[in-house]
Amino acid sequence: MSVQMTNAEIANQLRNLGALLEIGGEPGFRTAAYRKAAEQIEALAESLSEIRAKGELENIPGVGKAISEKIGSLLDTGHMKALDEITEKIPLSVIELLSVPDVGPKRAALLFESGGITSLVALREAATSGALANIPGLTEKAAAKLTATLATMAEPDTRMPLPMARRLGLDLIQHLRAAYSGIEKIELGGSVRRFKETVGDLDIVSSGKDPNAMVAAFSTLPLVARVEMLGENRCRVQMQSGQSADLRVVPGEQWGSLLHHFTGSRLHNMKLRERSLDLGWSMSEYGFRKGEELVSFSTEEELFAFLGMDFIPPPMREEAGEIELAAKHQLPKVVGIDGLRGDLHMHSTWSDGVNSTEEMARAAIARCYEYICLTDHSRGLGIANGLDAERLMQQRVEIDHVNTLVAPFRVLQGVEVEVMNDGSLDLADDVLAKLDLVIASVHSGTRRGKESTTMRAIKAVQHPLVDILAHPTGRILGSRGPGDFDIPAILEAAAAAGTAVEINGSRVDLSDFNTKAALAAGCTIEIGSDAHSTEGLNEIDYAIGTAQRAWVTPDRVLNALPLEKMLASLKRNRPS
DNA sequence: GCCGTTTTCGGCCCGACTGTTTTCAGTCG
Repeated sequence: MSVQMTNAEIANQLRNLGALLEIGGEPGFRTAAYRKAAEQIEALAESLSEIRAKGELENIPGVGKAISEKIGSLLDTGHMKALDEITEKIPLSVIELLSVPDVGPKRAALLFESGGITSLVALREAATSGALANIPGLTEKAAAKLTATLATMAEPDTRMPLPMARRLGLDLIQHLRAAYSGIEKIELGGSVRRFKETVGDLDIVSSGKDPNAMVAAFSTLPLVARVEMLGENRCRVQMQSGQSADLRVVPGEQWGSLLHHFTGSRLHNMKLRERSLDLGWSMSEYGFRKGEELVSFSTEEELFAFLGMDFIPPPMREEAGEIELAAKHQLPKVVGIDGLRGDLHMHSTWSDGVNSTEEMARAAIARCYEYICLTDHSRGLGIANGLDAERLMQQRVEIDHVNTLVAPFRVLQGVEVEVMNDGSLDLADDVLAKLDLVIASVHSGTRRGKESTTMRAIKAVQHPLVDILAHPTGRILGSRGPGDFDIPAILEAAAAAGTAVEINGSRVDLSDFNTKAALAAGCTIEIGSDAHSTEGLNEIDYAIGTAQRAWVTPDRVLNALPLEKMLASLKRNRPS
């Protein structure tokens, strides 16, 4: 028996089947069903083989009898008959043509059937040799445009990591503000606003009195390399950096409708529009239409209220059951930034941070926190000017002093202690016992085999003086892949020991997927910025976004508790 | 191919841009 296919691989096969059928001329509704099912499968937190073992494949939205049988066949044999059959007529590589802008199923079919083009490489060759112009059904102008598109096309399927996309988008907004003064509201929409880990292109939503003027200013920004599309109130450009960005502008009274529309997800929007139709209204980015009547809203809150639903936070808009629950007013109230009482993971000038204890405290007060915990590095992490027992005592004196200045706000003393190669900690127990809270981190040697790396993390979470396991996977989204950790085993050990696991804002370490797994395992969640400066406290946004994607409620979050209750809940303070 | 507190059959989201199609198909977000 071959190695069992992953959810992503199965989703990919279903997507391929849908695409090939569509190129082959199959009606859209049938082929869209495969794509829908694929998108749902990609978002699952459980493997298809486990779901199948429970006989629950058809409970997945978009999966019915036919697709569940195909999934079964893929799990058992690695193949499905329908795909094998269609690829005899249309090679799999023809799907590559769909990655070219302005090439959809119809044009891909034309290129393949009339031009004999079977791949992206073949298409590029045909463009270079001039063979495109000879394809019957493709006009001279269309061939020329296609050739130009191929020359400037970014690599297919290059999605940006979220932090990079968000920085790029905010930068673009800043440039637009400098170039055009008539902006009323402006925000990043799309998958950035939903805090999806990777982002395809940037969506900017805006309101202003003169959409035309704003679009014109946008299309001529120096950051823009090429205008892909230009309309009355919209514009799509390719930036110098290679990524694409869309701008949409509406009058302020339609802001809520547009923001919702451009936040997505696509499937969420489709489902919500179906629900709207049931209520007799056709829903679009401009509002709700019934005959001549158009009802618009300036906020998303009003939009959801009009449909008789709870407000759905953007990260939850993935068509994963949130619409049905919101309609029944049973949507879980997920943790938000206003639900956090404090931030428990940050660094100061005592180790590798750039701001002092008092500066961090004042910045946290400005954010309406009630407490913070300084968790500077222990000495074992050589690069970071880590603390030993002696310097921790000095730091305690300073923290006590700062607390007299900022009361009733409280600065706690913690440490981010290094987990050594044998799983022991970098500081002695009597030192750790004097602190308010201890975070353990496996920083180095995380690629030396799953067994030893996992053993170190498990020993750490089982240590009676470790309260939180920081960044459990070792990943830094966009720059470093995860270490060799057996995450399910670590989560189980953390839950059993009563040690919280962290969603780390700076690293975006724990994915929405792993956060769901942590909840299912019974773990307490800590949401931390891992700030190394006062500005770094903002990185908490990424952790909150991830928590909301995983539907984390405040009752599962350590630092959603007021100070005394938070401290009392730490396992070091619990009667054993 | 999926789906149903109006449907187990007959629907399936909406609007805009592009091109050469004088009324719409294809593509996209």
